[in-house]
Amino acid sequence: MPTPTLAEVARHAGVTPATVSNVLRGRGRVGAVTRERVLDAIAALGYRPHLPARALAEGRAPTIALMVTSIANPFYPEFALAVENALRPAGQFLIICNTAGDPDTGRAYLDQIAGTLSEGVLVMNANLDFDDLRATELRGAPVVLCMWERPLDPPGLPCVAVDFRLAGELAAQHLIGLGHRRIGAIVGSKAHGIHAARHEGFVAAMQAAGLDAGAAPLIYAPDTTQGGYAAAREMLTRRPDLTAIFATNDLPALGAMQAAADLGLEVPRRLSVVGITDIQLARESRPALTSVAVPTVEAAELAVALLRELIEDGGRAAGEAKMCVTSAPHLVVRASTSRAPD
Amino acid sequence: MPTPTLAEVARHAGVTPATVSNVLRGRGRVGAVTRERVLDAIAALGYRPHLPARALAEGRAPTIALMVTSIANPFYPEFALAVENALRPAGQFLIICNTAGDPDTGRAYLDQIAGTLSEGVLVMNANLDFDDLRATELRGAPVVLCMWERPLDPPGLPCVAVDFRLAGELAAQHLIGLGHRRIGAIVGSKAHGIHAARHEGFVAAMQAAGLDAGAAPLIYAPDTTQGGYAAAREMLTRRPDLTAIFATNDLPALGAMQAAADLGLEVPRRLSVVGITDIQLARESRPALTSVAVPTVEAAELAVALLRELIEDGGRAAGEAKMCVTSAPHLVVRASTSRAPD
DNA sequence: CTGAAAGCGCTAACAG
DNA sequence: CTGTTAGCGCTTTCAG
Repeated sequence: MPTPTLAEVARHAGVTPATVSNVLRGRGRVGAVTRERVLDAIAALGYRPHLPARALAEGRAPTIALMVTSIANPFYPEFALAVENALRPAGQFLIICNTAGDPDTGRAYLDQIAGTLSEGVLVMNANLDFDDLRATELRGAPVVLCMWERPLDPPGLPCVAVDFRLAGELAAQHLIGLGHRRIGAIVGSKAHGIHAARHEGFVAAMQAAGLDAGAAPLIYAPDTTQGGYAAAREMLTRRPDLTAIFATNDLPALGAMQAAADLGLEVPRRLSVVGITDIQLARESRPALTSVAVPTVEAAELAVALLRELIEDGGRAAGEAKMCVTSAPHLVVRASTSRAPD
Repeated sequence: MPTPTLAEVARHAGVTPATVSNVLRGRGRVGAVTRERVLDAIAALGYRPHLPARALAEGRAPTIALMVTSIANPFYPEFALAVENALRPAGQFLIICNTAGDPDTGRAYLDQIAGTLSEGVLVMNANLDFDDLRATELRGAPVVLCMWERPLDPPGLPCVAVDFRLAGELAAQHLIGLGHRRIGAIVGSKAHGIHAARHEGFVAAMQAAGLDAGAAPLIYAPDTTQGGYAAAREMLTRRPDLTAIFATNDLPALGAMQAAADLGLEVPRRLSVVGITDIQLARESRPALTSVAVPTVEAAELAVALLRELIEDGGRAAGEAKMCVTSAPHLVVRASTSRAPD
């Protein structure tokens, strides 16, 4: 018999639905013996609350939506796992929305579930229209950007910021400290794109070291292994004198290592490579990738906490666009970097 | 103003809620001009249906649950993406449930959402208790196992089967065809575990070629890169005469390649390595991994289709445990395998 | 401490 | 063709 209703449990226990509800949620005092009888009935019938009904009655929603370009991008699953772990204690569930980088798909998701099925929306770099996000907020479904890249430059939406400029700086300083002078940069997405802050940090560190960052080769490439591969291949062919490559993300950095291998340039003896994020793959590649680690789990937890806060707040703080900043990124040295050859 | 209700739209259009509902879902004939007015009101107010309310009234649920051990395992995201793509046209959403391989966590999920929030459950290898799954079915929430390993040996639950035995055979035949005779096997999970069929196929091919599969070194290892690394390291140290390694999954195969690199054994010149599944990483590793590709997207689509069928059927076919079989796995030769050294 | 009653937003007969 | 009516399963005042 497919799942009994609250009313059936009540009948079985000889009480009214209201009492069962009270027992279930610990509200309104209930006598000890009545409670026992109710609990027995619940156990005997195998009662389980009907989440949509509860959602309707409470005016809340039992899920949170996570918007990503594609869950198949190796960084997102780690983040999604952390989000789900943070959600579970509160009895909420995670809906994955793959936008494929298409703003229309993103908007369709927001229209369908934000505020109805999902109580709030977590946004990873999913190429969404900020106006759509603001509209979503106004309709009463809080939105949090999960990895804003520039703590000093708030986006006008609630967000968790990671100091990616610092990440770029750390990566560059590491290479410079190893004696590298001729360093190429592979920057994910186009100029002024999502990785601009990382590149700024790189440039700043170069300049601080008295190096001419303007003269350093720079290629904007898709934020994928293949993108990094192609970029590095081109760059290293044109500039065989480079001793190091800085990539704004781990996937392109891994691609760059492959390109080096295919060109017969040994990493790290002949060429050092450094990335940003420190995804699982960075640990597992050979040579293992040196990378600036970003606090993924912390960001996920902050994002969920912030979202929850906005939800509790019930929209009073709408428009305030509170920002949390994670702890700082830090360098993880592995085997893909070493002292510059003479 | 946070999302209007159907009733407000109706008032705005000067009709009753029922009419708006009819317009929305194309049921019950509605006059052209009334329809116009209703559509105008919907657009003007920015109406969006409230999914939980609809679910409650229809007695259906707007989501499907996907149970996995951890979405951070590199194979699952590819599958999850395919599932979500298959779900979207029907207006359903995907809830990710990470069980961490813990049957209790899995049961908790099933208890909470199967049949309430989720209309059905898709199960990847998540270490769930089959009794829990059958109980879930009986409560009216169809369950489909997404990657059953043995088409000839039905699990007693609806499933999509992939001929993994054949996959193991193809992998072995490939190595044998290249002249390899001393081949080590790394099998994910323990004896009689989830990868048993793959190993059987391997053994069968060995025997068919007149090789003594019993003498071939065999290590059961965790189904991870690290597991494959450790296993291969041990195996190659003990048996430096091996010329090839067969792994029942790509992650351990990649780990084996790393172990070979660390031991100074060049792949594929000195050691060939083959895996199963053909995940994205297989393409991206260096050398790129030869692997027996499994039809992931097809499996996802079949699983969704089967689940939908069971849902439409409304439980009449409960207990029938229908099985779909995907098209056959096929070998993808890349750079990690070559002729056996003399 | 427990029950009665109203309503969350939507759908689905059934009348008119 | 459109309106009326009655729920879906649960929560939540408000009385008793």
